Amino acid sequence: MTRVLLVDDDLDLCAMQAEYLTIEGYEVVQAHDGETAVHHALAESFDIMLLDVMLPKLNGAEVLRKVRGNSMMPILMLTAKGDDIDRILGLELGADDYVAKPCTPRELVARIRAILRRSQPQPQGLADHQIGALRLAPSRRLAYWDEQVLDLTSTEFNLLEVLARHAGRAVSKEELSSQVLGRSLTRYDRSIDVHISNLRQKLGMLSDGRSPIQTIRGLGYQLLAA
Amino acid sequence: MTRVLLVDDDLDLCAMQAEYLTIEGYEVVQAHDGETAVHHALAESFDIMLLDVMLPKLNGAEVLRKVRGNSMMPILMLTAKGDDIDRILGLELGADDYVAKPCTPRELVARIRAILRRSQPQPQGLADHQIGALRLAPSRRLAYWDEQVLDLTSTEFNLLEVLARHAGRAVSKEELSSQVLGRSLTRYDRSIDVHISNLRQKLGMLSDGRSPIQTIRGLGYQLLAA
DNA sequence: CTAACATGTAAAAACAGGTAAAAGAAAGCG
DNA sequence: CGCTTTCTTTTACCTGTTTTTACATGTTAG
Repeated sequence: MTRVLLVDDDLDLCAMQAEYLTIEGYEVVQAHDGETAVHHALAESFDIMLLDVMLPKLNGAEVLRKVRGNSMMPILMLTAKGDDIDRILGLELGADDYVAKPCTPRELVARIRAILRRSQPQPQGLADHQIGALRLAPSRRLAYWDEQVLDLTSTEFNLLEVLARHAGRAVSKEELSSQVLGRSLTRYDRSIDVHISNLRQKLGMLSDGRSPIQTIRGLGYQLLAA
Repeated sequence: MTRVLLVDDDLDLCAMQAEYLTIEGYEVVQAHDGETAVHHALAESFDIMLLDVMLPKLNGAEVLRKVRGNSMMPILMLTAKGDDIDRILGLELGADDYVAKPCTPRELVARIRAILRRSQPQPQGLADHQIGALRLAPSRRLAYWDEQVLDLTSTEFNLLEVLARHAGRAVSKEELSSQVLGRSLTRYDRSIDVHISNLRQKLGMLSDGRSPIQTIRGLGYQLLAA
């Protein structure tokens, strides 16, 4: 589970974002002032820190400097506006990225992912797949369409994952059945077809109006590559 | 020669699969318990490891962890059934794929090939073709004529794709049938002819009034090169 | 020239796939 | 436990695709 240290003195906003991040599958610890933040950052292990620039006791830049001195943890700065000065200062001191507040939780999550992807190359089976508007995070078993979390059943997720691993090429129903359902395909088994049908309804359409899952008649299905 | 480390405590099954893999041209080394597996994996160099989850001495997950710590070798897990828990655990620890047992040797080979293909450069099957006014994008399963998307059935697309791969040369009906329909041509089988007929109607004509698909009498068909 | 064969294509028949809905299985809950 | 809810599989019907059939036309060998 990815651990996030969220540092912001705006309690309401902080709680809201923490909640969103939790839903997204992150484990969130909050700190509302600079000293607490530094203390947490050095005492425990986090995968990333989200750091507001304006803070009581120690400001963002100071927190950044202290933490950077002892840890390689990625740090994402939150600045009040598109403030260039803060930004340059932050990057100068070793922040990994910065986001202008206010930002949507979705945007925040996207940025977090980008940083984590950069900083820790993942083993293949776990790596996120991005196929057009579709993103799969097998490690958290979450699927997104246009950054919106999809509400998929377990089987649907597995099915999509197998298709994603072979994106751009056809996968036979035989293989889908054995991979996804753990049994080989029998004569009148329509299960895969039905799951595909349900998946298609949950996924959106491509800009050209086709479904991202194409039928390869007599063979199986194919997820269209980006 | 591709070297495979096959790890399974079922001696009979293991021997059988080893034999099949050998016939397929792989060099197989067997291990029947976790410790031996780890020892082999770290001492020698293999292209891929097939790893059963249930093992004496060290279980699959432990082997996986130890090996992953020191090697980037692809690992294919064999799980008892389509068990999500094993699966997630496996992928979490860095397995590249998993197969539900029991599986046919053929399936196993297919999976091995898929993994090895993934870790190697892109196959050419995904590349776009451009032949005169005709453009094919296999990864998106779209065909264009003069930048207009063609409305082709799945079989028509496949047929066109095979012709495109051999553009400028004749392709026998025999080969078309086996590539496109997945069966060998029988005495009175006119399927390919009919599909060609339909394709010709959907494609336009060349500037000289000929169809881009030419008949090579007594042999098959040919897509005219640009 | 004619018989045997190969191809083009319209139309009929057979089949695979889409999907709503019923039935069955598994998981959550008092 | 039994009840409810959710997920998966089966069933059934419908649609569109593929294959077969049938016949017209063209080609080749003798």
